[in-house]
Amino acid sequence: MSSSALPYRPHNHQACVAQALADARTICQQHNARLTPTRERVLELIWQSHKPLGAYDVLAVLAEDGHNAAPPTVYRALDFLQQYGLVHRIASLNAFTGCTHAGKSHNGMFLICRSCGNVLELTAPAVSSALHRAAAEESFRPEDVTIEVSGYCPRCASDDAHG
Amino acid sequence: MSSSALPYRPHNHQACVAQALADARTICQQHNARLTPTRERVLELIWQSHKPLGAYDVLAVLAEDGHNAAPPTVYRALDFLQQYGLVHRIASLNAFTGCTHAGKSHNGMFLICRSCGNVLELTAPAVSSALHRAAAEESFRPEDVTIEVSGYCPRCASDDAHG
DNA sequence: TTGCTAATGTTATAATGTTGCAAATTCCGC
DNA sequence: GCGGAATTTGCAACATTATAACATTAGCAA
Repeated sequence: MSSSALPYRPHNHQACVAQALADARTICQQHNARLTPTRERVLELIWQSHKPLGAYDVLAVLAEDGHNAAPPTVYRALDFLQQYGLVHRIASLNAFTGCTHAGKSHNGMFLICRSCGNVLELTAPAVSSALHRAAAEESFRPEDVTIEVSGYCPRCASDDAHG
Repeated sequence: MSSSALPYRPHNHQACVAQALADARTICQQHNARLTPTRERVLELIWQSHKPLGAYDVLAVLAEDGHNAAPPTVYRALDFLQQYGLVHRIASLNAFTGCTHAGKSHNGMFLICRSCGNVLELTAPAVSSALHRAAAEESFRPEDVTIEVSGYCPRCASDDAHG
């Protein structure tokens, strides 16, 4: 399930989206959850690119669709999609991005390019285990982990020679 | 510089705050930065406890002080304090907490208790290095790292037997 | 003093997220 | 198909968090 193409590498993004939607249908079926038209449309919008989208950005596109939606519509759809691991919220951006590991249990970590805005989600077992060891040393019981790294992706780093 | 007492352990919090303020004065002097009364007061408020405070919480206390402040006053003070590493913003809470490693270069990681709200900042070199290795594998250049772990601190975990 | 810069005050507004309740839709056993 | 329960959506209002723009004041040095 799901593509692993890097967002900043050329890839067939149509296929990327199609795969994400197909995965979503499968996952929802497995959980007896209803991927209603609104929810599916929101997921599709989130997947339009690998740049995280704010809730109000989604809302604006729904409005263009002719869908006269209010904020709760979008937030509810996003809550649903998060619940089934289909999208992630990026706390440092107040925005949402499609999960590229949907269906697999994973401890995501996000590389966010300051220049192009693309986000790469990756699973880093070494980071995760080091983190859990550190928490254990403090007798802390982790329930939810947020790891967001802001910086420059390879393409932007070479283009602009930041830093 | 600065105390390392765990927030959920009993400790002399008066001393904790006093130390933080003293450290702040030193650091600002070293950088020729002005720790004005407003900035110092905001720092003191942030340090009232180890529970992160929202900007509007700070604002409310300033109002009680008789200081008729508006949001920009608080946000500007917080920006200043962040700039000199005296406070951290917790993205997942939209709130601010005193830095317990002020002055030292550090890659903070935050353990946030869902039950009592206390936050423990710790420096975890193993996490940091694993994270940088993972980023390097993607040829990503990190500039800023956010690690926030939500869960239960030892005291609350034993009190309430969550999970 | 004069003039410069940093800091603060003030007003308004933008951006993000939530509550509560009513209406519609869907599911499911009969 | 039918009826009742549960889920989903519509909708209006509101709450919270953050910033923009511009005027004013304080600190400081020539």
